[in-house]
Amino acid sequence: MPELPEVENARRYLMEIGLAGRTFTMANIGWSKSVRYPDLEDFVLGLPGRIVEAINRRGKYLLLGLNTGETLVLHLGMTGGIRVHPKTQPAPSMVRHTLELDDGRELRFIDPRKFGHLWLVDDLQKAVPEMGLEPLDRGFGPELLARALAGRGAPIKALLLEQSVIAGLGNLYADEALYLARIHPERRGSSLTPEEVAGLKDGIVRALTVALAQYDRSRQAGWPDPPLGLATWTIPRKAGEPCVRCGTPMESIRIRARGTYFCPGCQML
DNA sequence: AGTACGTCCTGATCGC
DNA sequence: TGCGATCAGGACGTAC
Repeated sequence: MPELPEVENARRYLMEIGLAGRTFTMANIGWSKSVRYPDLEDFVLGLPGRIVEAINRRGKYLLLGLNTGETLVLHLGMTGGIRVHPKTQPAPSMVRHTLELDDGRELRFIDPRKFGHLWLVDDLQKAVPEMGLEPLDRGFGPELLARALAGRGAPIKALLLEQSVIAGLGNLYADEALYLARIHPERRGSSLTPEEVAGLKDGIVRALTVALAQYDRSRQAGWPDPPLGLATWTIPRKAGEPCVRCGTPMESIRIRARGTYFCPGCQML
């Protein structure tokens, strides 16, 4: 599922295929509920003629800065992916929307489960809710993470999934980070020691960095059409499979209705 | 405010 | 072998 590494991979892909400087000429929306702002008519009428000037990311949101000062915001949801292909090239399955460009190509928004969303906003706050720490920023340190977790009694796994606490983690990398830090997912956020918070910060950064490096290699190897997703975590996501670190069978529980995998041998309560 | 849960979706997988 | 039931989860609305 698209989490920070997948969205950042999409951002780098859009940079590398030369989206910057291109003008949108038409928006074809195949599932109207995907457009969150403005209404469908204004979105479709508003996009043509706009030039992409910047390609940024905040958490799991892709931010395409336009020459009008507006931003085209894309969220890939659970199953979303982005491709830029010549219009004449056969489309992959499950393309829900296409945004045509002035150079004969089109941006294809793939989204089998239709959980992805698009916004065209003059003010970013209309699309992007309050975001927490950006884990790949230089300033991301154990003190900030500790402050974000202070006074929180929810399970640490649930807190890692809250975008207002830390931006960009999803179910898979949250499990991966806790595994690397050897922290049980049901530990209360406020119960972590400073040492554990520091370890968790390292686990988060490591999980994301390793995944991103793998995506960078895949883009080079697969140019111009690299794979959309890679399995970049080390936890066996199947109960009973041996932990790669200590051999203990992995355990599966549910936290906030999310499948959560951890090793009861090296992630103690 | 903090916490928890149902809802939206459909391809993949499971079980009889 | 086939087909219906179940599972998967990011973000948001709602409830306590």
